[in-house]
Amino acid sequence: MAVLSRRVSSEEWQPVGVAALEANALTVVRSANSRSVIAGPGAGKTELLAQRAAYLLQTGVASAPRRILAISFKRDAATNLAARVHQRCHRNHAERFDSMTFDAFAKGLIDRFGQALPARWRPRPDYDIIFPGDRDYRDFLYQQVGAPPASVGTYADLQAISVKTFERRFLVGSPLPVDGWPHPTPSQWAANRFWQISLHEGRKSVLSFSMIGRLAELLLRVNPMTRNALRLTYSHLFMDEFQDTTQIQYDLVRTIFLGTDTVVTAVGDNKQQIMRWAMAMDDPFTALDGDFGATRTPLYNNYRSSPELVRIQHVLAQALDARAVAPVSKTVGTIAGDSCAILEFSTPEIEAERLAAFVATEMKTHTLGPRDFVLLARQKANEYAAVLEPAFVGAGIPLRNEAGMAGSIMLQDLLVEAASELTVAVLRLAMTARAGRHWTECQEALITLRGVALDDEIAQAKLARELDAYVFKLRAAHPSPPRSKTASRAIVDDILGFIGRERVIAVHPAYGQGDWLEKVLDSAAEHLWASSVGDIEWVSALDTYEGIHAIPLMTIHKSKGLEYHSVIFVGLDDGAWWSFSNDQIEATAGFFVAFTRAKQRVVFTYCALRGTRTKIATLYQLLRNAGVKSFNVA
DNA sequence: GATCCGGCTCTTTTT
DNA sequence: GAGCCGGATC
Repeated sequence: MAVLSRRVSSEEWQPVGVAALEANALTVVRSANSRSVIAGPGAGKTELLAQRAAYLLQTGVASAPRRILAISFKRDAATNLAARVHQRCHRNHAERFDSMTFDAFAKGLIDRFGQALPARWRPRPDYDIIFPGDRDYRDFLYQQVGAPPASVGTYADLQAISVKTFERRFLVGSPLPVDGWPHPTPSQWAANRFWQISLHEGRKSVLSFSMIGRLAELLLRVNPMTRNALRLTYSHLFMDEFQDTTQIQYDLVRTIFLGTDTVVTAVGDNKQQIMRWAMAMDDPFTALDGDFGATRTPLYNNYRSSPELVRIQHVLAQALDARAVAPVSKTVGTIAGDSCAILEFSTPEIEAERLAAFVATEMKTHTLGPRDFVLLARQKANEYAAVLEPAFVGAGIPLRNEAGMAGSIMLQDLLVEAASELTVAVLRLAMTARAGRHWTECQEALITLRGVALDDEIAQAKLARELDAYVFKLRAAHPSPPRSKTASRAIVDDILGFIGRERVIAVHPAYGQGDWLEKVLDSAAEHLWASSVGDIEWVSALDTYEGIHAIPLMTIHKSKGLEYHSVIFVGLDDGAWWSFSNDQIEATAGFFVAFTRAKQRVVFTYCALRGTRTKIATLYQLLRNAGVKSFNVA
């Protein structure tokens, strides 16, 4: 891949590392104006942002010292986008690309400038982060809040506040008033009490990320100097998964960048909006178009799914948006029979057995691995796992419940934790015969962690010798995987000790917060031990740890942004979709997300023992309209 | 201690 | 809308 360090002219510039982009995508990549890009699944939204970054950096449209700020919702999306830009751009260009999550961005502002907040809103420099649930707000409203002054209202007024809406409507519902609420309603009085207790009354301040977002917005509203510095720093702003933007995030962006020359590019898909119940805005795209004068630019290609699946997807899409335009599939179908089917089973046990046999056969006929398939559930993945796992294991396919717990952390989250990745990398290097790839990975990680300069060859050679000596010692000390939790924990601690605990904390600030590092290490040890059961070799234990030979099982929400050759959705019934009638649009969007993870095939299963299917009749009707057939299997 | 009931939880990201 | 938990009641 051509990685240019020199500047190219705008006319000369070509997309990097892809065959072609559709016309609208190229328009957005080269656009001098703000754009809101609405594009369906598989349209290459992240790729579009990566190409636009390459264009802006390589042509000097975003010229030093100005930078590009890319804000994502999830950590993996932020990491993924940064990796793609680094792949396509010379180091000198890529270093002017800042990719981070909304929360990391807001927290960074509070950590650097938070002491400039007015006293009423100023957290202690050293604060704790909390993840409050309904229970915390309930405890606050029913016990902690105290009695309001007579001028505000009565205790009964406070009791009337709904726990469900207290946070979203009153605590963080609107931008914070610099001088507090002059004539508070009972709800505002309670919100103010919560803020003051959180900021000032404990030994440390305790803040949630939604509170940090609101404080960051206030900070920039009252500090023009800081705000201007950000405006000057960033010539371009990218926002990924924009359909999930919350009002808090949008207000922060608006306070910083509204009315400036910063060019905004937002990408997302209204039809995949499945986070509305978690405070996502109703229609952030229309707000962006109005406030920032962004030009709405749709994409029409689908690079993920077969023509047949794209045809069915469009039937679902029209139920979510009557004006949806049919996308064009750019891939080839490889399935001989039906690309989509509904399979009906008499019992969950038979269902599990048949599905396992089906996957085993498909792996052979299409030469696929277990990771080309996914088992999706609407909710309670654990309950489905309990029935499915024995059947799949019986068919020789390990099943991995991504939502299962390793200690106190969900498996899926543990595996992307830096401390877990480092541990595995070192163990792979120590315990694998041909470990070239792992050696490079460890060496590069150590260079970053120890802060060794990239051109300091002497220091690098010394580090390499240290690494070799360490893994030699580690291999000798642990010829086989751990047989107890204690042994497992000792290995994890030993590796962290070699890497340097304080260096890991310095590079990954999250580990300095509370007991998060301890939790990650405990979970890693727990999972390593669980992966070592039976008389197995290190390589198998590490493969199990990473789940590389297992079929994943997860909820729809977890599957967002991922793709698989075949999707098997288990349990298309009223029980799993109990919330269907509360919010049909959101539920149908969830159904759409599940369906659109597939490249070639989608299988839905139904079992009468789990529930009826009258409430979600419209979902079945949509599939029937698209020509999807049901089969009574057993 | 058994039973009944009301209320909560389901789907979740983030250092 | 089912299943679970805690508190109240017998």
